[in-house]
Order: sequence, then C-alpha cells, then structure tokens
Amino acid sequence: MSDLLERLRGRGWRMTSQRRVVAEVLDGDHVHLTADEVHARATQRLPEISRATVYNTLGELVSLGEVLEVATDGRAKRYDPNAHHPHQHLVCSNCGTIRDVRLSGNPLSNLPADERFGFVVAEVEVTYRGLCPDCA
Amino acid sequence: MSDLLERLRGRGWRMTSQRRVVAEVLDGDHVHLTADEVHARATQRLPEISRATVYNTLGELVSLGEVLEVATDGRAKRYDPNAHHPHQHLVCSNCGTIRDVRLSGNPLSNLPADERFGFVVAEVEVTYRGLCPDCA
DNA sequence: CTAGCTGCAAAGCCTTTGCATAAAT
DNA sequence: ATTTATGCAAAGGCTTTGCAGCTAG
Repeated sequence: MSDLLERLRGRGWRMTSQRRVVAEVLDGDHVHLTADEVHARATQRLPEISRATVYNTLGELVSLGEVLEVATDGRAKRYDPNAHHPHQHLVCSNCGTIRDVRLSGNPLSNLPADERFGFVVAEVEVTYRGLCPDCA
Repeated sequence: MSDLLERLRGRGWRMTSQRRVVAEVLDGDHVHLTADEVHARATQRLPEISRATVYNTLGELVSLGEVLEVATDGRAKRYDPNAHHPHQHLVCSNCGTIRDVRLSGNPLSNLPADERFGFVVAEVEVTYRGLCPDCA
C-alpha cells in the first residue's frame, strides 16, 4: 500500500469523494484493474459514481504520471498504480492476468543512441507473454 | 519484400483473391498497418472486399503465426508481417508511428526461471516509447 | 464565488458475429 | 460435391463527449 492519495494532495489535485474513491481502489501492489473493474469497486463505496467520472479520473491520473496504462491486445486497458517503481509485466495470454516483475538491469540501456532512428526515447516497456500457473 | 504469400501457400492455406490482396498489402519491411488501413489499400485493388473479410483474414494470419498484432494504447491494433525475425518496436507517443529495431541480446534471457512466478513464458515484447524525429 | 468536476445519455471507434451466398479444391 | 470463405448489416465492447447542475477551495 503506497501513498497515492498523499502524493495527489501534495500536487494540489482537487479532491472530491469520487476521485478519492478511485485513487483508493487503485492503490496497492500488483493491482492492474480495468476501468470497469475500478468502477465496480468504486460503486461499492460510493453508489452514485458514474462511469464517465471513473474514465475522466483515470485519464487524469495517467496524465499526471501517477498511474500507467497497460494495453493488452484486444481486451480493455488496465491501470497500474505502481508508476514510481520501474517494473515489467508477465501477462497471461489466456486469461489476461498480469503480474509485476522486476529485472536487474536497465532495459533502456539496451538500445544504443545510434540505433534510435532519431527518436527521443522516454521509456521502455517490457512484457513477457505466456501462460499463468492456473492456465498452464 | 519477403515471401509471405509463398509461405502461406506452402502451408496449404486456402487462397482467394481477397486473402491474396490482404497478404500482398501487408507484406514488406517496417509495415505496421491498422485493419482499416489494410482495408483501404486492399480496396484499391479489389473494390468489393469487405471489412469483415479483412478482419477475418488478419485474425487468421495472426493465428498462423505469420503476422504479429501490435497493441498501441487506445488506438487501433496494428499488424506486423515481420513475424519470423525477432525485433522490437520504437513507438511515437504523439503520432503512433512504429519503427522496427533489432537488439543484440535475447531479452528473454533477462527473466530467470525463478522470477517467473510459475508462468510458462512464450515470448517477450520490448517497446521503446518516445517521440519520432518529426514530432520531437 | 467560480473554476472545474460530476452525471446522464448519446455517440464514437474498433471489432466481432450470424447467416445466406459464392467460390476453392 | 463439399468444405470453407465472403459480404452485409447489425450488434457488441470499450471509451469519449456535450451539457446542465453541483461542489470544493
């Protein structure tokens, strides 16, 4: 359990009950919820919260750099609150489950400047695809 | 220009004019088209081809392992015909352009067996995100 | 007070599906 | 002849948007 809410307050983020609930639902380790799952959990605490607000809030957290969007082929995007600790993902090709892993080296250093085709590279995303223990 | 069509014939893939056109449009280096772009280009050669057929065909090429799906956050999926030469992607966060790059080492070896959480890992996907020369 | 967030409902984009017709082997 | 692909149109999932009203600061 990290301090997502505290960080947001510290950045002067306007706080509302909806935003607080979204941030609370999202916070934690190995959390990779879809927008719909976030909405479902938020609804348990705040029955009137709308899908639009969940989407707005998630979009904002992503812009702020406090939450990462994880694109999984075909399925709905997932949201990862662990944006401040670089990590990689193990994704199950069957059920879509995601697990965080942490590698030793820095994958960015694998791409020398002279192979970047003029791109200004900001981040690297490493995804291991396969079957999770349950599906294998 | 590789020999996608030849490989497909060799595998006993039932050939139709629609499928041929899709495979032709897709073939080549540094090609990363969306389904809609494939349809647009295919339509130039074969005006009656339907979107459904393009989607069906793309899905089949992916199942056959001849084409890779590239998920880009939010935007439509892109299709990469270069499935037989392992490579990584440089993706522009602004315009979505994709470029292939080839690293020296094998990224899979970066994840030791004891950090796989019981997953049977089949492949690694490495994506470098940043701004392309035009957008930077 | 007032900038800006919320909820609703409608629309949007991308993709899939069902079924009758057409074509490949 | 038989099996499989095609096209159409409709539906589906996920996400965004417009706007009137509400709320935090």
